[in-house]
Amino acid sequence: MSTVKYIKPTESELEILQVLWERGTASVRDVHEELAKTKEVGYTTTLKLMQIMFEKGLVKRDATFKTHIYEPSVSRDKTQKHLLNKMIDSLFGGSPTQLVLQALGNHKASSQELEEIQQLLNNLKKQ
Amino acid sequence: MSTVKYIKPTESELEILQVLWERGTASVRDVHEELAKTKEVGYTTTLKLMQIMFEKGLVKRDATFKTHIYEPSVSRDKTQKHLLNKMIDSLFGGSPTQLVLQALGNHKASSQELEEIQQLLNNLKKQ
DNA sequence: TTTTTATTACGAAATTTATCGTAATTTACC
DNA sequence: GGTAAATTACGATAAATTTCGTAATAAAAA
Repeated sequence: MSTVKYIKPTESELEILQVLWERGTASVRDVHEELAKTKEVGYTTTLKLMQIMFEKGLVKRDATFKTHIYEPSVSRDKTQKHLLNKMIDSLFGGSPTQLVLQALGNHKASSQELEEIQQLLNNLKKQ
Repeated sequence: MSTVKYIKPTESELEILQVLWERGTASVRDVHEELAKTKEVGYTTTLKLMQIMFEKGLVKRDATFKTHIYEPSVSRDKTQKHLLNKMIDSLFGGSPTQLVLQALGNHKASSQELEEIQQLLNNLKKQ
């Protein structure tokens, strides 16, 4: 029974993880400059957050050189699953269908995207 | 330009809102007993949270009688939309389709639920 | 080698959230 | 009216999160 405890990233941590998922690896400065594009924040704030994430085990880092290189140690996919399930429970009365309907209803999806969803739906129906 | 600020409920607040959305109106005791079914928590904790939610404008209350009667002042639907959009941004690279695929992939939906989704999909395709 | 620059380490403060104990208040019952 | 029971009000505390200033360190430049 490998009960690995799931660590829920905070919102700021998610912002950082997004950058890391996108780039694979990045220095604190890389991440910080990315974040600074959309929000006002100091460099040491980003640094501190990434250090804390390292302590929590949300990221790994290579400290061989002075400029440490970080990478995510949690997968985007698993994080999506966890937070999605949580949201389904806390906001959609446990019904993934309700969430899907809401998500589809809100947004204009391209016909190609609709086709993707149709494909998946067909597969699910077969079973 | 009516820029009404959206107040993001915390997780505990969402639990309370769920009860209120379900019942329409409820006293603190009603809510508390519902919460106590699934978690260990003191009455005054629930009370305090609901008072804070009142100050924030997340709930309304009728204080005519000693036992105040609360009701949600934010709709379930709008709250779902907001948090869903937030999640799509922060975790699915802005793609609602990705979220839908992930949500559908994780869960077993009944054939009836699948049909509901199919219906919506058909409507979307027409446009 | 000395100086400048960039980076990490550390600590502390401010904010938000969650929790509950105690006091004050109101209602209901005797 | 007086007492008991339930409820709200209030304040305080603890934990988690976010923020950043300053110091220490390493690398690069002069």
